Amino acid sequence: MKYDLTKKSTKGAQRTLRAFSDAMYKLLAEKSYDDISINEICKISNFPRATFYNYFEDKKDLLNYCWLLFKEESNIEQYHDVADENLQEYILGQIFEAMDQHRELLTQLAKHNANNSSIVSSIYEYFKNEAITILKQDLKNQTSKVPLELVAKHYSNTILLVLKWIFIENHPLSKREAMEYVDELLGK
Amino acid sequence: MKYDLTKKSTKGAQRTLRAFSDAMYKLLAEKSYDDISINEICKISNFPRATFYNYFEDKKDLLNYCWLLFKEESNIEQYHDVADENLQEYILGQIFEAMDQHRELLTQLAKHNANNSSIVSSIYEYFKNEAITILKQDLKNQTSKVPLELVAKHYSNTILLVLKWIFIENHPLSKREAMEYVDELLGK
DNA sequence: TTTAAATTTAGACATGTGTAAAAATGCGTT
DNA sequence: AACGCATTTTTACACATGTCTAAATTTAAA
Repeated sequence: MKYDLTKKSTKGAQRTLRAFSDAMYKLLAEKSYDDISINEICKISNFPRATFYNYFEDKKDLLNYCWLLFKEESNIEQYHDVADENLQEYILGQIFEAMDQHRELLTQLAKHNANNSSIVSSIYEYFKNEAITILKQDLKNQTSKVPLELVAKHYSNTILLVLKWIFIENHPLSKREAMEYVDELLGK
Repeated sequence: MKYDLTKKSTKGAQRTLRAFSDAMYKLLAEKSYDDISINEICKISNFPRATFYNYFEDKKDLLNYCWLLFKEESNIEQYHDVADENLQEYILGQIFEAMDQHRELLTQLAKHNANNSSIVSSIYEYFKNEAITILKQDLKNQTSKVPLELVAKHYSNTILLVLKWIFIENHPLSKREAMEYVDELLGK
């Protein structure tokens, strides 16, 4: 991302960022990710291409920014208040709700993009990395033969596997059922 | 893949396929996947770009063909002779050996490409799908609350997670240790 | 309000991608 | 050797990507 999100941004910059991400969301609901061109994003958002490249490295960079917005709507970053033994459930719950709120978009996304296209793995990877970061903190005290980082990755993989099953591969399940699936897969 | 691999191919076609995949291997050892252009592949292999497009859809398609060659060197497809209870170990063992034989390439690949770039997930996905296909057959008799397809995916995820840890993230382990990691992660 | 600094914009350029159709080449068969 | 066929190569085209520059515009501070 070329634009520095940490510094406080001007109204103009916020408007621009919003226009680009809105355009991306709009196009994602219409066609496959590969068929979306930067020219098209610029046409819809009414900004010249040079402006796009002032903010983003490339198309993928904008996509990632879209997932960031997506995540910021959830409470996943408030995990510090949660008791350790519930952390996995908390993470699953938060991502579940974020995805549930964008169910429409995800359905379209799955429809237009083959299952393992870069876009599907893009959202999968984005949230998986969020989960790994949080879980790695949590596992610090535990002891096991397998390195903790690997365990954190494994838990996150499993959580995202079930969520992908539900929202991308379209097998509707309740949050409770999702948790039961995860627990069974993790042998708990 | 535009070229039909099932039909018996002419010497010329074999030569061409070989030239393209050799060029890809050569370039993968030198630079990041994103920096490899089809023009470059064609220059090295001494074929015009249109010929490339006679055989492959795009750069990713050639990459996938490279993993196919890679897999065909292993015995993974002889899994029918293996007792069911050993199938997981067998799959892990075969992919372990295939990767071990190409350790050099994988090391370079990890060096030039950021960890979750499309190329790393490309090889990950390729072998994961192989594993899923085999394991889905195997699990047919088992009974569980979680759908079998999901279980097969989970097992494959776990196997590939550990192999990626070893060969891509470069934590040298023996085949035996890899198996112990997988067993522990799967709660066995 | 004025002004200097920072950002945005327009357009050009080099490079890359993918398709289509015509021309050339190789290869087995007669 | 000549024919017919499939494959390979050439050529041309339309469009996308990413970088760069100078001019226009916006912003923040005096």
